[in-house]
Amino acid sequence: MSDKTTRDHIVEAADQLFYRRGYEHTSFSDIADAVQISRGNFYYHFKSKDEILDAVIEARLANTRKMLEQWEIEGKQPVDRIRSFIGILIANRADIKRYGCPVGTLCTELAKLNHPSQGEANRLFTLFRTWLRRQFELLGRKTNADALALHLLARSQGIATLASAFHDEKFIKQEVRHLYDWLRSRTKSATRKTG
Amino acid sequence: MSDKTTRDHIVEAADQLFYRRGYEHTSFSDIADAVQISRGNFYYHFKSKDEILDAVIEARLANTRKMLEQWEIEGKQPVDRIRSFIGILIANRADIKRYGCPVGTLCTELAKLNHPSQGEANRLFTLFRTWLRRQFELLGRKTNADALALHLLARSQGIATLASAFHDEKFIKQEVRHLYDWLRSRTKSATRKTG
DNA sequence: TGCAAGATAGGACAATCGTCCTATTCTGTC
DNA sequence: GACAGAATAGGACGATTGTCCTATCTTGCA
Repeated sequence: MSDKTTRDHIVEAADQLFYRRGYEHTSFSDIADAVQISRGNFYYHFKSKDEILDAVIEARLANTRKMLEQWEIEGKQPVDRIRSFIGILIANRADIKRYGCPVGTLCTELAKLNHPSQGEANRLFTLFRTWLRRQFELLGRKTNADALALHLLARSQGIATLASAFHDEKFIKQEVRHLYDWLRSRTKSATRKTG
Repeated sequence: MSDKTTRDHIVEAADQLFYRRGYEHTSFSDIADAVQISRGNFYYHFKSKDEILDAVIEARLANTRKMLEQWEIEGKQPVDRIRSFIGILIANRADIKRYGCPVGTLCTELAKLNHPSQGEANRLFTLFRTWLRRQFELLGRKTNADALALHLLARSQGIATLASAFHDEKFIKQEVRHLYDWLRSRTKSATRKTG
């Protein structure tokens, strides 16, 4: 609300709208209404709608990196950091119930549109995957760290999808408890199977 | 290819296109091209695009019911039937890798569009949920059969979402093995926790 | 053979989309 | 206070959308 540029406001509004309504279903008029600027004025800041999408993805990547780095500082143990990741489901459960996971739903939509920015959006998944893998490696799970990371990502995605379909927050809490149990079981013992 | 009506052809083509491109991103022209009929002629068979969507959902519901009933006949044991459900991921892995889960992606899209047929689409999820719950009940899991059903549904959704994002079939096979392990662990022993 | 109903084709429609253009307003510097 | 460049407003554009209308063709029954 101070040194934020108009461009920042556009990206912020587009981010929210793309999450809640989807990329294709969000029109320039929608964003213009939200930012309170003229519709024709977009093209001073962006060359196309696709370019706004790229800016939104870039912003999400930056915010996610910042969050993950913060966790590296806060959580002394890798286990605590992974627990922070799982905690996203609880912290954002109200939004997830209504709109699903911002990463998963965007990647899914762009895949169906066969959109050129699919790869960019998937970097959001890769960012989490790489970060989780490193945490599992730090836990001594060298051989299957990547499989564990993917497994945790998949579990989270499934929880978000079903919570949204059934509008069920209790289900999120229930599954998160199981995720904590799962994490504990993969942490205590030295060598066990992946999932 | 014989007694199928034009209406059936429309529903079939729309089903495929809604799956591959999404509902909103599929236009009447797209369906018309696929069915090889005039665009204006749709409204003899359907009053609106939404009505085609409802017909598609109804067709999917019918096909799914038929499939589940078939499994009730084939699989002597409830465990075998649940294994058949998990097996969908393997049987359809090529499509899942490219387009995700037909149920999950449709429900997710309709939620973002705030489409009136959200409830209808979610019945697809409910159909699987109820059927799975019954199988777990038959296994003696009376108290947490529904939680087990939801858990399995969520796991499947997550697998489909990530397999699609990473274009990774190997990941599907890997996770399916874990699902079989999980099912076995929930089957042998009498009382354990849910997930 | 004649005729009503079913089925289809093709185009018109208003609305909306992303895009682009030009005139106007704001802002900072000399 | 004048002036250049950044920023904005508002409308025009061609294309595409879902929808609707009417003329034409096909089919089955008397």
